[in-house]
Amino acid sequence: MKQKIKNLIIDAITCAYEKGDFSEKSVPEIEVEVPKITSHGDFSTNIAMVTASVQKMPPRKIAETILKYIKDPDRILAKTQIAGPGFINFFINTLSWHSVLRKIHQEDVVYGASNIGNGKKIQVEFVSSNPTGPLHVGHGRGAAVGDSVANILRFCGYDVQKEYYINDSGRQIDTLGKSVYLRYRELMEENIQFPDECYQGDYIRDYAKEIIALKGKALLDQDEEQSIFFCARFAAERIIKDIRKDLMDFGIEFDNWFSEQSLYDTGKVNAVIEDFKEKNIIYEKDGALWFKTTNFGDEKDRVVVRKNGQTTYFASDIAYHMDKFERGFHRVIDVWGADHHGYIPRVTGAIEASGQSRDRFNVILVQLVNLLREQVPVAMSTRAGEFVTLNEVVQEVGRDAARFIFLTRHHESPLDFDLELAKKKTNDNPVFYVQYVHARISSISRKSRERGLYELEWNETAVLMLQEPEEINLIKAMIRYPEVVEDSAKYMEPHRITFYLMDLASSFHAYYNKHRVLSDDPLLSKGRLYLVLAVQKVIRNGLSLLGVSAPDRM
RNA sequence: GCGCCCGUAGCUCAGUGGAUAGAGCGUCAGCCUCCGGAGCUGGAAGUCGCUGGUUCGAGCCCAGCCGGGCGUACCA
Repeated sequence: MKQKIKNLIIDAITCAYEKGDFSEKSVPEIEVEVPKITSHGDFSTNIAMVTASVQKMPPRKIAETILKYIKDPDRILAKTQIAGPGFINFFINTLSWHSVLRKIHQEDVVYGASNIGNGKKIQVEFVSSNPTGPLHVGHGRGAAVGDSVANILRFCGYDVQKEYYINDSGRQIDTLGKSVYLRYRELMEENIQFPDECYQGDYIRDYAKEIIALKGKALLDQDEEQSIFFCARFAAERIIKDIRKDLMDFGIEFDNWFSEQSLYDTGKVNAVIEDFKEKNIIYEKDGALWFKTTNFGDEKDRVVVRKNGQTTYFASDIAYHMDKFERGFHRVIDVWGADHHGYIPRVTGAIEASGQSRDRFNVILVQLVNLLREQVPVAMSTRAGEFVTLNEVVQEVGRDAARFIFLTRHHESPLDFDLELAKKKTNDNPVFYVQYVHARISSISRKSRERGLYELEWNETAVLMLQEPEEINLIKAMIRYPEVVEDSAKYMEPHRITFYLMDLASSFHAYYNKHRVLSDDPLLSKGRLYLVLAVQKVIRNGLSLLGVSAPDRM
């Protein structure tokens, strides 16, 4: 619809130029928007004001000229007007609105989809939590955001891969092994001083117990280093298995699990370092190897190989991101916790250094989650090993509520997550508010079958009965949906869909409360049923992009 | 110190250059003979942190300041 308006304007300007009424032919990007105030029309454009300086004419005069030349072959316009400093307002024929209902029913599960991605390969990497402990609520938010962004991009025509990067190498894995090993010895009734730098959580003891069940005392009889290595591998594998299960319970499945260790095994980390040395962007200082990230906008250079010969996490990260591009991804998106934001310039630098354009790489930063219960913060301290896991939250409030609430804020804005609120079944809880629309329409649908009114065929006379303001309002809301999806893909902001759904739900509840769908008038009933079933489809489509179910009964 | 993010109604937040700044919660006043009341309608509530600038037009862009969070490792 918006595009149709744009075309009318472009044609009018071209025509005015040809007739000599405009001195300038070029047309800037035309912006057509839906005014906030209904009396300003269904659509409006600021084109007259924007081109005033170019055309050397007053805005209102330009607006008049455009209107003079506007043609409307499909008769979609009911009225036009010039308002304020030079806005052109368009009022659309109600008839033109109704055709979208047919479109929604025809397109069904793909209504709102587009092909702006044009089949380009794009990767979304998210969660990528270290395999040193279970996922906590913060990871849950990153998971919800990453998964939803990936879904949205896929819906917009990208060829999307969801990837999890496993940091199964380096110091933290050693620490994990040491932690489990020490708990193991402790359980063997040795007096152990458990160090602060080791992982404190109870789950470490659980793994130690499992090892005892499996191996008995065997680990005490062998070389300590060997035992720690065994504990590390055992625990890491168990943790990854648990993480995978927690994510499954959260409704998230990855296309690929990528091992950091594999980058060392295939020699890719060393290869990158050698390559950068040749390019003269890695140098030696104080016994360490430094990558000149300052060449690429970072505030200081970064170490890739430490004095003791060990590579840093950054070194494998360079190799990892190069590998992503080698795998043919046109764009690469990382979802990180906001506390890692200082890391962006160096990774961007690495990407540029390896010959890729920096705008093919995007980072979505996800802010922290404050877990509350009845408005009171739930105490959490990772250091003491006290944290609420994602799984506990999902068990308590359910997958749908958790996922939806994670997406009720802009991802860069901190989020208060109230466990009690998430369980409430009132309109305080946005999840139920939206899902309730779907269930309610399912109920109407069932009722309509009982009464023999159910029909999904396009029936123009029935649909044209829809003239109530609340009905037009619903139709207009649904017309907006494809654009909302496109914008949330463009800006990688799933919360736009969440807000849209809450808005659509509100319009529906208002309509439902005021007008009966199924009445004594069969034709009107059919028209209204056709309308609400369209609403149901849009709600269901939107929820599925968020990874939330659309129940028929609640 | 420097860098990034945030500052919008009592609270939690939408709003990435348009006209009279919105929603939920809370508050006040109402709505069930009826398709699911897990719902709806209406009112009150604002110096968009402050000060300048850019332009036809700024909550949005730019500069400076104030307040909060995070980062600033040869940790991840």
